[in-house]
Amino acid sequence: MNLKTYQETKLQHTENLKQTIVEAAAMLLQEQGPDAVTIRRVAEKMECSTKIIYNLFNKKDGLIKLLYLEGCKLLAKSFQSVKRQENMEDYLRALCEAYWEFSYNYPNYYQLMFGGAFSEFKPEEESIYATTTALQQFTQVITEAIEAGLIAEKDPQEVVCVIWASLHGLIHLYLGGHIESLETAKALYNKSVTKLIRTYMQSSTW
Amino acid sequence: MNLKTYQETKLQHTENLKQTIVEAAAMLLQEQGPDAVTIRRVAEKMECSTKIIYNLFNKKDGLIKLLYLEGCKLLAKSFQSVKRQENMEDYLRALCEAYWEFSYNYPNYYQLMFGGAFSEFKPEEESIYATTTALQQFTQVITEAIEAGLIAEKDPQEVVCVIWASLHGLIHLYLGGHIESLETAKALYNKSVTKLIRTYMQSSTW
DNA sequence: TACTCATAAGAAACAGTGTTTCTGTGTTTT
DNA sequence: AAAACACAGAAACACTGTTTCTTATGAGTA
Repeated sequence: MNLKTYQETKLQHTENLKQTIVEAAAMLLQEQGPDAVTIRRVAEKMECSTKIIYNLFNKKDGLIKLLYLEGCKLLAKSFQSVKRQENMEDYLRALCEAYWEFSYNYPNYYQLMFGGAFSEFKPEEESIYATTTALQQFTQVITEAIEAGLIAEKDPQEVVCVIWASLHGLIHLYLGGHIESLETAKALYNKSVTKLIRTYMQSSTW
Repeated sequence: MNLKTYQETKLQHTENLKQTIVEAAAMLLQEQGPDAVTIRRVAEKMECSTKIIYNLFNKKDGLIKLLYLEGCKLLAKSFQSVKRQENMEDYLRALCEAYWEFSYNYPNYYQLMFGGAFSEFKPEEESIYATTTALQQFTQVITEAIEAGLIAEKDPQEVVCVIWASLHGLIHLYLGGHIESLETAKALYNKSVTKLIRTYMQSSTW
């Protein structure tokens, strides 16, 4: 068993502290929305001064970034709870459904990640990478479908992006109050999913 | 010629004043982005106290709403500059192009209207109506295409909404920094437009 | 004409934000 | 033990949206 040096213990300690602070911020985000995520309220929850947070995260967007990464994990989990299916069409549809579910279960995370709730935060390399990783299964099934000749496209990333944007567009218009009701939004979402699958997959069923 | 009463003159005067303030706010929005649109800076530009703005607009979102309506006019203008074409497919594609152009020429208006730049503002009935009006030509061509049997759908509004959301999704992901470059975004946008048209219009060309 | 009186605007204040500075304390190092 | 350093808390700064208080201007009335 390798003993930890002081510096290591300290580093681990600050990592623990960082994690705890992120959790406090995450609670505020989930329970009260993006506007409630202020440095002072997080500090209050942690019963410490704001200085600590600035020492650990530099600026507020440093904290927001960790929340973003946390959101990516949750999104990945949503996708992972989708059972892999033999029929690629059904699988893709299930993944689209999972994406909707994520936005429904974590609307505040969604606003933070893709809704632009924090104008001071722009995803940089690591966040982009985390997003891509979260969308892994999407990319996977599209790639397989292309390889199987089910989708007549060359670049999987391109297909993923177009589909993702379509889904995001509806969710975001809904969250922004541009679509009257949840029911309408969901109906349009389903319709859109069907259309997307029909467009990309020249499957036997159509 | 009907003389105006005192109250009427006064009303007109305050309407003028409101308009001027909105113009000042619009300048700040266009030149420095949503974050620069603060009551104090608008007041500074108008060389008056903040009180006047609160007297005229009640809350900040009252001012934002007028900027939203202003944005709808600009969007409508973008669409109106598209020449009506005989070929509905080409016309629809041109309208999609005009929507992109709007987001390109007025990114700050776009963020205000559809990007959720002001979390305090949610579009209410009048703003929704203005949006629908701005998208008029979209609805028009879709309706005509349905009537002409070119699109096998029943509800034009539904089709418009799905297309709009797809376009919005890409623009918004780009503005939010989730798509690496303008070129990539535009390429995906064009691709998406083609796909949408192919999906909805069972035209002879495909 | 002179005197209320109401309206509206300016200055200042309040409560909140992100962020920094200052200061004291405690710890590490020599 | 003494000197150096790191770090956290309080308070301050520069902003934000919004309200209050006070004052002046101008309309209506005696």
